[in-house]
Amino acid sequence: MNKALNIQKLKVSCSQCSLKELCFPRGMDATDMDKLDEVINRNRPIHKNEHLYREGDPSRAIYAVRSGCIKTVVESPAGDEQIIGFHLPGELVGFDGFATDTHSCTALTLETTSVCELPLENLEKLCEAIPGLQRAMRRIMGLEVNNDHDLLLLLGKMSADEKLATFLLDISSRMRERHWKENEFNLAMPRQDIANYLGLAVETVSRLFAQFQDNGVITVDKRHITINDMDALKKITGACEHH
Amino acid sequence: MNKALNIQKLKVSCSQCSLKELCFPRGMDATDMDKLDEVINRNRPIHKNEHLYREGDPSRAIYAVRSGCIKTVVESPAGDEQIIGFHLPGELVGFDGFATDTHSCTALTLETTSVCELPLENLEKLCEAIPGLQRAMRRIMGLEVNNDHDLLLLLGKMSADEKLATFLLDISSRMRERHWKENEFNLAMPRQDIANYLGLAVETVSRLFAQFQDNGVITVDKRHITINDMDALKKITGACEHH
DNA sequence: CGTAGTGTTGATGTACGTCAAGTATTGTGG
DNA sequence: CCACAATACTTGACGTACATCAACACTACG
Repeated sequence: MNKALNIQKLKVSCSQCSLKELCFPRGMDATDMDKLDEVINRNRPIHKNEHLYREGDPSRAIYAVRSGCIKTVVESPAGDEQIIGFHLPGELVGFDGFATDTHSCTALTLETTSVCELPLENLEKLCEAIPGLQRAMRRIMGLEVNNDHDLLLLLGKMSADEKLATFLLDISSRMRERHWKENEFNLAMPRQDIANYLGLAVETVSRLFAQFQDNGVITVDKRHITINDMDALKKITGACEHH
Repeated sequence: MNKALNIQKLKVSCSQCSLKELCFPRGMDATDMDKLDEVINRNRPIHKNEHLYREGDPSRAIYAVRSGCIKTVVESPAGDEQIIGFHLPGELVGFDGFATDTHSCTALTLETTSVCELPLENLEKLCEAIPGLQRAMRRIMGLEVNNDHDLLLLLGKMSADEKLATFLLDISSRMRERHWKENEFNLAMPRQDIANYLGLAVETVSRLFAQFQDNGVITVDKRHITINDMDALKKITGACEHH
């Protein structure tokens, strides 16, 4: 038990966390990092399909994914759900609670996941103490907004194959940011979730995976994806020329 | 010239602006409002179809709409555009520049429009001076995020008629917030822009307006909309019962 | 070794886009 | 004030990208 705690402690300091430059990209020196470190809670890992928070819950913290994967979901009055994001290690979730102090979407794990929790009250004080953090927070929220904009474009204007190609390229570039392989990775989410996220039917996603594989663009083995021809993928998204 | 300046000055103080509780909902007292007032620039009205800023422009300010209407647009690598928001008086635009200090979308007017400009450098200083403003900013960005989430749900999961009904109800409720008529208003945007925003073809939007009118739910006279049966509209969105 | 979760593949249907034509409405220059 | 475009909107006929329905295969797990 004591030993387990030590291991936990060993794993968690922000200043030595391999993800630190992802969580807070800029403007933080070592002493700032230590201050941040003090206010962060690390809880035990969360099991697959458990909720981090639900729509309507009071907003008490933001969360940094350390390992695993989290999806965020909004629900319509009619009762159907739209996945609005998949969150990989080093990414933050919980900004949806800033407007009303109540979460406007639901966050749950796709696999066993561990997160760092930053209680909002501490964060607020800390922001006053560290001007750089203030700006970092704004920047991160801005990224959130930009992400949503990209997804709006995808849902509103793209065809099915453009959607899937864009999705794969997005995952790939986030893998690269994390210094993992950009052309070979495992998808944490089932086809159903990909389909929901892209505004498609599962069958369509399945067929497109098959089609991309037939064309030699990617190799698919269950959830293990290998990108064989990055340029071909980009061409599918229409990124080549204007008109 | 001097006289014009006086008129301008008369019109513009935040503390007597009828929109103040819309721009900054809470946590600001009279003296705070005066401080805010000092850093705001008011420019002359912008003509129809002029750009407030373009994708890629350096982000220097956020803007509050005083009169008129502004649309924000993102562009895909393939070259097509998605309208991501219409902004009515009392609403703010420009948060898309927070992530990279560069605007990630384009803002342009749908009609002659006047805006208040809040330069970011002043705003930043002001935020340190007024803790309430800090929180207000966060809140407003959070609302922005929530808005985007609603649109994601709309684009990803709704049928054409659900989309248009949702759109009309959204406009209606924003009219009410502004203490204008909630069941009778003019749309500032052409059908083409509504269609783009909702991820539909113009013809579909036109047909749906006709259909809603035939069913007696609304009355359409060009861009003048009268909502005759609010409940019927809500029913179309599926807001009645779960399952 | 069943039962449930996940993924694939084929046959069929349909909501909506596309194409085309026509009618207001608005703006522009003589 | 009148041509005249140009823009905005509507309506109908037709096509298609994708959803839906259905059946089946594979893995996991009690």
